[in-house]
Amino acid sequence: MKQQQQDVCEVKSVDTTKVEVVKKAMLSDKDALHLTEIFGVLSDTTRLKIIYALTKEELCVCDIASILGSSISSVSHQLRILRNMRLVKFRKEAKRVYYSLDDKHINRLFNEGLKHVRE
Amino acid sequence: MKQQQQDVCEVKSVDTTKVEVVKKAMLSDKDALHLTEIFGVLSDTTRLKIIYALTKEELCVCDIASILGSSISSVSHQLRILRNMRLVKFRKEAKRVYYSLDDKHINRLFNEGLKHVRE
DNA sequence: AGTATAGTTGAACAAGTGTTCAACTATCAA
DNA sequence: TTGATAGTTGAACACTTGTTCAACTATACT
Repeated sequence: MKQQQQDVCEVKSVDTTKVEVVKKAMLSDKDALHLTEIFGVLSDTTRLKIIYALTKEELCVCDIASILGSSISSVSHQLRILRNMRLVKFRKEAKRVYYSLDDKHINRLFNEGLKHVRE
Repeated sequence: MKQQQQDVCEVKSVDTTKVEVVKKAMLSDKDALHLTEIFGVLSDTTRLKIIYALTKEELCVCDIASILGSSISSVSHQLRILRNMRLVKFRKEAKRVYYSLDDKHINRLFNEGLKHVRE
């Protein structure tokens, strides 16, 4: 006497055909997760500014830190995240490590974001 | 005897001219914050799926919850965030509240993200 | 009035995140 | 070898964030 006319999920839907159509078109969990990851990278000011800086120039860690006014350690931690996501690449030169962008799409994503901000 | 040749910031920069050029071109804190906000909205699977669903159809809260397999409360909380950021609009019809997208750019941002995911 | 449905909201909680600090590796110079 | 510079990394910490739960408003129906 608990389930009368609920369908599949606990939540009762109003327009079941509409729901089914959208449900079928819905993103896969894998794609959704992948998308949130890429947007998540851009949702922190330190990382955003690092990426922005690297669209202008190849830079070493301490130059990036100097530009952002952040600590070397903080920048390095964030660069590791960007490295793991294969958004940046690096090369070692003597004691220095130079980073540059390694992603075709990130620039366009960034610019679409800017368009949004600047209406 | 502590400061020898450091410039402005505590972190010593290597190529000062490069640093200055990039620094001048750097995003304002306001723009950077605005950007992280918009990307931040897209960095959660619940919100991402809500937005994606609303690109297909105008939907009421319980239909969205049904599509996502989330609770009404959770969806409502996230819709408030989207409302506050003026990304969605809503209309009341009897007991129901129908939501739809209210942003020109969000779709393009989303699609740029998808391109990235799908290489 | 009383009941049911649709949705909102605040508090509480667990989980995730960014920075700092200190310890560490690696390269170079004296 | 000793010391300095450039950068990485793990642990600890404070802070943020998403979900759940319960209480609440509002509309509709009987």
